[in-house]
Amino acid sequence: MSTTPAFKRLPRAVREQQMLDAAVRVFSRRGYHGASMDEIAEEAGISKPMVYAYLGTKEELFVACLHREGTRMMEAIAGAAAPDLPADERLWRGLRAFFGFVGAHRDGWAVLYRQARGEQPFAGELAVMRARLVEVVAGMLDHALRAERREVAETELEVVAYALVGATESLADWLADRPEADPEKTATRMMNAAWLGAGQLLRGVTWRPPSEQGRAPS
Amino acid sequence: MSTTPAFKRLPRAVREQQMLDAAVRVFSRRGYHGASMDEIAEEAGISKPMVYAYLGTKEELFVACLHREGTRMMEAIAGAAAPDLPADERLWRGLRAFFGFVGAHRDGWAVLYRQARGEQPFAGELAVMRARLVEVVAGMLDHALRAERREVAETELEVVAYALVGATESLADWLADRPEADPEKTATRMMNAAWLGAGQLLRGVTWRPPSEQGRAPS
DNA sequence: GAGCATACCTACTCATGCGTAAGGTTACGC
DNA sequence: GCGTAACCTTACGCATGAGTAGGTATGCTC
Repeated sequence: MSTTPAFKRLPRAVREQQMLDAAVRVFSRRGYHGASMDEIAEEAGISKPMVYAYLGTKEELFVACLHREGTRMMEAIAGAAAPDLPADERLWRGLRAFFGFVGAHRDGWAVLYRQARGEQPFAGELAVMRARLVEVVAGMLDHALRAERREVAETELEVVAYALVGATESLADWLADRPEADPEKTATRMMNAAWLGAGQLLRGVTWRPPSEQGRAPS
Repeated sequence: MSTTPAFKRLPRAVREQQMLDAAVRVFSRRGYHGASMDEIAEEAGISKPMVYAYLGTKEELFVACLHREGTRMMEAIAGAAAPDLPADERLWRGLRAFFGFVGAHRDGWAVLYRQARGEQPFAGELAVMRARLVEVVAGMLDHALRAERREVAETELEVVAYALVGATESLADWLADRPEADPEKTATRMMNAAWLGAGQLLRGVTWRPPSEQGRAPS
């Protein structure tokens, strides 16, 4: 009897990963508040105090999930989009990596973005990651601009980058909700919608509101 | 003393609106879970059982907020973008109305979108509104296509519309977080980023991934 | 000015779920 | 073989906040 332990004893590092895996799954299907620490512990095949001992409080646990998934995602993107490529190539590779990642980690994505957005304690945490993404995209645009000897105010760049990131996230949601959808195809569509628009902007083509075409607004 | 009631007695319809106003404010700054019914009642200058008597449970209350704010927003947009205008004009007016609304109801927006997104019970509710928006945008694009005698698969349209809506929401967040930002200017920027991209698509210009330009991928 | 409906309140019950105290069990060094 | 440290458990305390029971004041109608 003494040789058949009911539960395996595992080193800390392994258990931590199991817990994080379980937490991501549970947070993903229940939401942050809907998830209970008991359920996460059960999903991980472990008891609750262990979770507290290793990963801390519920909030800290969620942040840990956020960090792990976020880091993985950023690495996937950064690894694909080498900085010495031309801007459109970089954007394309970045998008492909991004949608590939979301397609492969649909529940991770749900945790990462949909949940964290609304909840105050994590909005800041997420904003940092998001800001890094925006910065990367804005950097690409800026690089392309310099190549064409053009100047654009920094705010303008930021706004375009923001719109691009938002459109991409939106399509990521679209993808995450459709198990049959193809990440590669989605990336192509996004590239079409985004780059052609941004490309026009880069060439100085600008659309103006009708009211400016003659008189001042009342 | 009997002629100085500590609290005014008001007709139901008025109190309901006060409660909804209060609820929107509190949900907006605390989030759905962070908000307590006690705080909402206090903010409305009323006691908790009244809220239950008039608007029902917390979940029902939130849905009521969602509906009111959502309806107002859709009306603002629909009222501005008359269906007999050309597509770019409609899009522009719709965007201007939208950003104007968000700028004027920053907390309503926070309730409406940022919160509802993550929480399971409301995601469906929100998806309906969002779907209506996407439908409207897709309708615009389709209309413009027919005018140019072009055909595009329905899925393609939906995806482009989805990206457009996503980019717009993203800029709305950007706007909501920056009290000094000008809604009108934001709308112009969005129009630039969105329409020039979509406009190219409409003319049949298409970007293709590099690997398709010669050989099949391995 | 009696009666009745509606607006409104104070003060409670009760479930949920986070976080912990105190105690078993296994491996490993010596 | 025996201590010690790490792993892991069961069983609980406790705060929070949703929702309610039951009672009071006010205005309206005849």
